[in-house]
This record gives sequence, structure tokens and C-alpha cells, in this order.
Amino acid sequence: MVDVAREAGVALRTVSRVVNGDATVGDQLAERIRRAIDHLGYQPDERARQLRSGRTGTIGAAVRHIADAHPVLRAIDESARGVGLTVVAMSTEDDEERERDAVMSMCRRRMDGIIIEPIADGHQYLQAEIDSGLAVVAFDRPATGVAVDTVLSDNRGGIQQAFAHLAAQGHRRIGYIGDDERIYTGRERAAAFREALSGIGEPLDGMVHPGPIEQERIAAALESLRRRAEPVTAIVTGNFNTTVALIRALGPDFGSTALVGFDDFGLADLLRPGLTVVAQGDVEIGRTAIELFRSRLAEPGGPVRTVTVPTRLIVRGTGEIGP
Amino acid sequence: MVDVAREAGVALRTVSRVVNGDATVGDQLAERIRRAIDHLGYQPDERARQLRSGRTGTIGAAVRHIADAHPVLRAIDESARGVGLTVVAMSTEDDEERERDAVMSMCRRRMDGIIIEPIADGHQYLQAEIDSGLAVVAFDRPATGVAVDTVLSDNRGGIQQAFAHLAAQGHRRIGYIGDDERIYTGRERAAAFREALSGIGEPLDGMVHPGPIEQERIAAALESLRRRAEPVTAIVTGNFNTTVALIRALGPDFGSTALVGFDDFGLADLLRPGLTVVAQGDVEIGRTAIELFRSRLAEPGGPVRTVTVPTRLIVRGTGEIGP
DNA sequence: CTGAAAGCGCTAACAT
DNA sequence: ATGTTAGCGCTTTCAG
Repeated sequence: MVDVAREAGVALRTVSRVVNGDATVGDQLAERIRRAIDHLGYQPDERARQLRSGRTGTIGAAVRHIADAHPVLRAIDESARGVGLTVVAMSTEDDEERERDAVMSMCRRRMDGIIIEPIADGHQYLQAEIDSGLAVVAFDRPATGVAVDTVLSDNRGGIQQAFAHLAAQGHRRIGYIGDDERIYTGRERAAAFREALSGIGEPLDGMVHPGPIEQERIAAALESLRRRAEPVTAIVTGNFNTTVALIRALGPDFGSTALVGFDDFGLADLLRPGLTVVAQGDVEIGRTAIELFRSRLAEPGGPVRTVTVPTRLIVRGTGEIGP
Repeated sequence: MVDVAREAGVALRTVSRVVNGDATVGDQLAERIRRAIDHLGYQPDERARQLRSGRTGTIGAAVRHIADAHPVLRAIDESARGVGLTVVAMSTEDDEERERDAVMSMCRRRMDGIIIEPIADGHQYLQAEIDSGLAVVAFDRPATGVAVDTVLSDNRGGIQQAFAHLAAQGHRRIGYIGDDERIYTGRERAAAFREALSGIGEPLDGMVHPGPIEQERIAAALESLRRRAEPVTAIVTGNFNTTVALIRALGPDFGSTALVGFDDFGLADLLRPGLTVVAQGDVEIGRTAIELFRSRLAEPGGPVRTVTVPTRLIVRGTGEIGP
């Protein structure tokens, strides 16, 4: 920058004005400075600029993994761009320590705030940062031990949709395989399923299989649902990974049992039969997260809000197999 | 930091030493400073630190989209972490202007370098940054107009693998549908396919269909391959998106024609029959990119290298259908 | 409308 | 082993 000023024969401040599009610079002078900038290939140092000005215009996204397909992140990115914010994403790997690392790294970079997909437990550490002005929005799962704006899917409603759809085809013996109940979404979805099954007067025992997403565990759950005196005629899965593992476990039997999966995915329509799913409102979740984020930035002391985004049943075939 | 120094009753420099793990600080003093840090919830300002020290330890990754599944990005991230580098990813959306924006933004943040998945044309603008010390590594496609270290898949070898596999089952009338030839990988793969088909003495006319990845275009290409006097008995697709579009176009006929797709994907084994693919060496590509990056950083004037990573045929079913 | 000086939070280079 | 001073590249006062 000092080189630019010298080349154009002006003071530093004047170069700064041109770089920031300040109108109070004479036209010819501005033009001369711009030429000097181009000539020298000058790029302002974002760090120095932020350091001095205080603002960053950057929002950190702590998501499970930046290398995985992540429709909500896409929506966050697009919404943010629309309002002039830059999104920088980092991976948490669903690991508490990694999450903390990512969040701390974001704090050290003095980002305006973070959007986080929280891991299991203990987000108390966020409180200190929030107190010192960090805007925090959680999505997919609530943060624990600290009050922050949150965007959630209607997990219970989604399970009810899936269940009602199967029940409407005449199924009564419907099983559930899903994520560990230590995880918020796993807990919500399993609970909603139990409620639904009880609601039609069916006994619960052995019909609900929450647990870790491991191929063996899922295969065993499937076996247990099929080996009953009265085998299940339909299954609901609690998330994408469970659905995929179950389809693998079913092997050639895929298509013989009715199935509705939680979470939509790009290739669900390529399966034969197509997979009926409960899709989450990814775009709306992302959009809402940015909205909450901006409100929080604008009014740090405002009331903490939680928004629930509805799910949608997508009919493709597996959910329409009769009992 | 000044608060910490005051609270602990020491000079700024001493706090800095503790923060940076400098051993030349008395144990009790260090302990007292650490307590003050915890007490005040102090987090060093990464920007100021970088500004002063010159290093950043950060590498920018300009990839197609941060919200898409991207196995190479995962490998880059992991390899980088292993050597103490932080990866910050940004989206290019396969748009030249967006790519430039992303790269410029990385330069303004004074990252040590960038790893880029280049768009079609014109990377001359990178030259100025390279001259001023930016380390640049391209992957998947070469950058145009500048000499940078590059990691590529063995596109030609991959197509040869696919072709040879089908030819070994007795196929001779093999068609190709792939990406636009304006894109490097599309060009390489189509060229390799033409060479292979000519190599077994088959005429080329109407057998090779490069073009944009649009459902209608792919469906039309399929029709044209089937409507021949002697219809094709096998098809090779040029990339993931083409493969998916072709499977959609085939509909219930999927499994009646032999098929090998370029690019592996997570759900390829769930199709019935399973999809035979040519998989790229994602992990090795990522690992190599980081390696080249570090060499470049260590020796900015060293010779520019291009590394080609082999592909691998994964047999799952569609490639083993007879003529 | 333009310029000089101060300082954002930190670390490098010297003292001591 | 610890403290002092200067300055990274920029923007923000405040004078001209």
C-alpha cells in the first residue's frame, strides 16, 4: 500500500479511500491511484484491515465434515452470500474435541459468529464467547448447557408422516431402526415412533432399534424384526446412514418389505423400487439459520429463538408396498 | 493480552511467550499467567499474530462446491492436518468469475497458498500472485496459461481399463457418453475412448457422445446408441453426473446393457445390479497435492511437477453383462 | 477534498 | 529468564 501511495504520489489515507470506494476523492486522482494498484498488483491485506476496523463480515460454519455432501451448508452459503457475508467451513467430525478446536479457531480469527451443528454434550464453553459478543446459531441439534438461537427439523412430525403413510397402506407391524438415543435426533425420532406405534395399539417390545450406525448392528436389528412370530411388514429408518446400511443388509430382499427412510438423498430415485423418504427442509433450515444469525448480530440482547422446520414425505415406491 | 499481562503482573512479551509455548519462562510465572488467561477467557487474535509473524499456516482450497461430497477435499484436509496446516475451503461453482473471487479472497487473507480445481480457461491472473510467493497446486484439471504443480488422474488409463474390461467380455459395439470436450477431463476421456474403439477396428461414427450433462442430451445419446442397425451392447460413461443421468434414462432397462461408469460413488453398490466403475485415487490425489504444496513452499523456485495418479476398476455387476 | 499521526493485537529483535 | 521497543498493513481520528 505504501508502494501504491508512492507510485501515485499521494498519502496512504487516500489510497485507503480509493480501495474502500470512498467517494470523497477527486476523479483524476482516484484514476491515477487505481492504475498504480493494477500496475503493482496490490491486494489489500484482509487481516490488517479487520484488525484495525473491527468488523470481519465472516461467519464460521462448524459442520460434521466439509467433504461430505451437505445441503444445509449449501443453503447457508448461498443465503450468506446474498447478504454480503463470507462463510468459512470447518469440520467437526462429530467429535467433541474437534468441535471445540474448530470453534476456538473461529474465535481466534475473530469471526462475527458461528453456525454450528452441535455434537452430543457440553457447550458451556461457548458461554464465555457469547458473552464477549460472538453470535451463535445451532442447527440440526440443540446446543446443550447454553441458550442460543436454534433451527431444528420437525423430527417428531417427520416420523409421524412416515408412520401414518405406512399405516394408511394397512401396515400395523411396523419396525424402527435408527441412530443412538444419546444423539438428539435419534432420541426424538425413536420417541416419536414409539408414540405412533402405541397410538395404533401395537406393543412396542422389540420393534424399536436405536443404536450405533454399524452394518452389523443394523443387520441384527433387521433379523430381529423379521424373526418375530409375526414378522414386521414395514420398516422406518431414522436417518440416511441407517437407511443405506439397511438397504445393504436387505440385499436382494430390498423391495419385499415396505420402507420409509428419514432423509432424502440424490440417488434415492435410482433404486429399484425408488425409496420413499421423509425429506428435511434443508434450504429453509439454512435460510433460517442465516436469518437468526443476522438478527442476533443486529440485536445481541434479543430473546433467544428456536425455529422448527417441517419435513416432507416424498413417495417413490418402497413406502407403497402393501403388508 | 494487555489485561492478562496486568492481571499476572508481567510484561506483554512474557504472556506471548507462554501462549506460544516458549520454554524460557519460569514455571511458577507461567502457571500464574495461564491462570490469568483462563480467568479472563483470553484467546489470542490469530489475525494480529499472522500479521506480525508473517506465517499463516493456512491453505485455501478452491473446489467446485464445499457443500458437495468431495473425497479429494477430505484427503487434502486430512493430509494437511497431519502436517499442522489448516485448510479453508471455498466454492467456485465451476464459474470462472467465482473462482477468481475465491482465489483473490484467499490472497487478501494472505494464505500460504492455494489448492485449486481449475475452471476451463485463463489462469494467467495467478501468475502475479505466484510471483509474489503464493504456492499454487492444481488438481483434477490443469491450470491454463501458468505453470503450476499439478495432480491429475490417469484419465486415459481409466478409460482404457473400462474399455478393455468390456472388450474382454466379448463386447465390440461399445458406446461412450461423457462430458463436454471443452472441459479437460471430458476431452481426455473422449479421446482415449476413440483411440480404444479404433484400436479394435470398430468405426467411430455415432459411438462417442460428449456434451453438456443434461438429462435430455444424455437420453438422446442413449437413444442414438440403441437405434443403430447394430445397437451397442455396452456403454462407458465419462463421469459421475453422466452415469447418474444415464441410469435415469435407462429406467427399467438398467441392467440390460453392460455399463462401466467413470467415478465411484458411495451408493454404487446399492444399485441392482451393482455398478461397475473406474474409481479415481482420491486419497492419493489429496495426499499428493499436499506433498507438492509443501515442496513448493519449501523451495519456491523448484521445478514445476505434474503427477498422474492411477485409476482402479471396481467390478460390481453392470460391467460383467455379456453382449 | 486531502494528509499526518496514532494505534488495532501481536511477535521479532534486542536489551537487561 | 524477563522486559522494552518497534512495527506488521491497515483504518481511524483529527488537522489542514
